[in-house]
This record gives sequence, structure tokens and C-alpha cells, in this order.
Amino acid sequence: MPELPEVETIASGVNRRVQGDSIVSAWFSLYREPCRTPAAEMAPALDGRRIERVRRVGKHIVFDLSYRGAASAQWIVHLGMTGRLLVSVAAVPVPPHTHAILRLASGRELRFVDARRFGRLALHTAEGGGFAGPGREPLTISKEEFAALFCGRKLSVKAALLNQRLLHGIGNIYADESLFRAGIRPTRVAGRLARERLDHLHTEIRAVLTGAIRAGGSSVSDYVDADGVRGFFQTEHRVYGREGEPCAVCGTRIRKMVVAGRGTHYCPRCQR
DNA sequence: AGAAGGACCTGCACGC
DNA sequence: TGCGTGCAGGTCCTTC
Repeated sequence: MPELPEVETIASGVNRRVQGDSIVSAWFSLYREPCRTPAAEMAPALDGRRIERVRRVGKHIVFDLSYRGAASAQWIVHLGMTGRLLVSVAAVPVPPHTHAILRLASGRELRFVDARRFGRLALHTAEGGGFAGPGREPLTISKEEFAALFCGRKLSVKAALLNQRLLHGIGNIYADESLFRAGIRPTRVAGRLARERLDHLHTEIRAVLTGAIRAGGSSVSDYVDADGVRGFFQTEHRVYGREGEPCAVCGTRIRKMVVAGRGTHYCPRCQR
């Protein structure tokens, strides 16, 4: 599942391949189209545009485009659960579940493939500034602003971490891993956590995310290659997906429960 | 308004 | 072997 570290790695991989290239034409599947912006409106806004840069904002991949030297609209890609961006030469067969194809001046194609159809494509126009995402960036937010996000909230801290309008980029895996490292039970009410515990969580979120970006950088780099699809790197999860296994810190069996509608893994001894 | 829960969608791991 | 069932979860929508 692409969360912040995976999206970061994919965005930089795509950027390395298509930066400076130009879009010749765009095609979108009309069958239950994944476009938030109607395809009929999106295609003309992409045609002839130069790709200045591809980068990550939250879990979104942002294509900064220009037209005749001037900045134009941004193309926004959300991978959902199973979305993939492939850069292929046109001769490579188009895989199943391909919902969008951008033909590039270099002769290659940028393909959006998504079996589960949770991914979304959209156009962001320059009005009101560039695309900033729904929430705050976990990697750059200050301790003070982080703590302020949780103030007065009555939902669980796990649900708060998953709420993209507060922090964007954290998903189920890194929420569980961050809470484990911070020693916080996922069911704790967000607004009732002491300031020092929030500071600890702030620190561990950054550590987990930056560590995953470092670990994933090399092995995910082939992800966008037409024939090199490997999936995401295997993160060294301490709790996620380890139900029943002994905690690496205290040996207690890792438990799993449902919090905020999601499978939630935790150590009943380390996390209070 | 904030919080909670279901719907969406498909592939895959199971169990019989 | 083959088929049915349940589970996975990011986000959107509805309900409370």
C-alpha cells in the first residue's frame, strides 16, 4: 500500500525518467473513469505540456506542467491502494487495468494502472496557488503545530493519524509502526495525550518515515519500469502484520484489533 | 461540526 | 481441482 515513503520513492523515480519530457497526447479509460476532473476536460489541459517536475505532496504525486515556458495546471495522481505509474516504450504491451496513458515526445508512455480502482486522477489549476494537499506534511511540521492538530480531538490517536486533513501521507502501516515506537496504545483519545507523549510521537513518525524512504529508495526504483515491477520494499515492520509473534522489545505477543475500521497491530505491554 | 461506519473495487489466501 | 467466502485498506459519502 503506497504511503508517504512509497509515494516519495515512486514520485522521484518517475521524475528521474520523465522530467523535461513533453506530453503529446493523453488517453483516459471511459469505463468508470478514475478522474475527478472529467477526462474530456483533463486531456486538452495535458496535451502539449512540458513536465517540469514530478514530486510528492502527502500521498499525491504532483506533475508540475508548463506550456510555452509558463507554468500551467498541475496533474495530480493518487495511487489509492494498488495504483502504479509505469514508464514504458510504446512497444511494451499495455497491462490489464490500464486507465490512463500519456504519450510522451520521447516516444515513451506514462501509464496509470490500477486493479482496485481506488486511485484518482485530477487537474489542479493555478488559482489559489499550487496543490498543497489536504493536510500538513509529517516530515516538516513542528512539534508545536503537531500537538495543536490533536488538541480537543475526541477520536482515537490512530484515527487521527489516518485523517489526511490533519497530517497527510500516513497510512495504516506507518500509523501502527509510529505508535509502537512511541509506546502509545492506538485506542488512546488523541486530545487527551500529554504533550511529551505527542512530542515523542512526532519524533517517531519522522524517524519511521525517513527510515523507510532511505530503505526503499533503491529497491523501489525499478517499480516504475515497464518490465521491472517488483512491488514495494519490505519494510522492517515491528508490529504491522506480526500478530501472534513476540514483540521485539519485550517478547509479549503482538495483538491485532480493529480501530477506526482498520486492522491495528500493537504490543499490549509496550503500548499504554 | 465532529465522529463513525459502510461502500467502493479486485486479487488473493483460505477452507471445504 | 474448484468454488465460495472473507479479508486487505484509502478515501468518499451518509448517518448520527
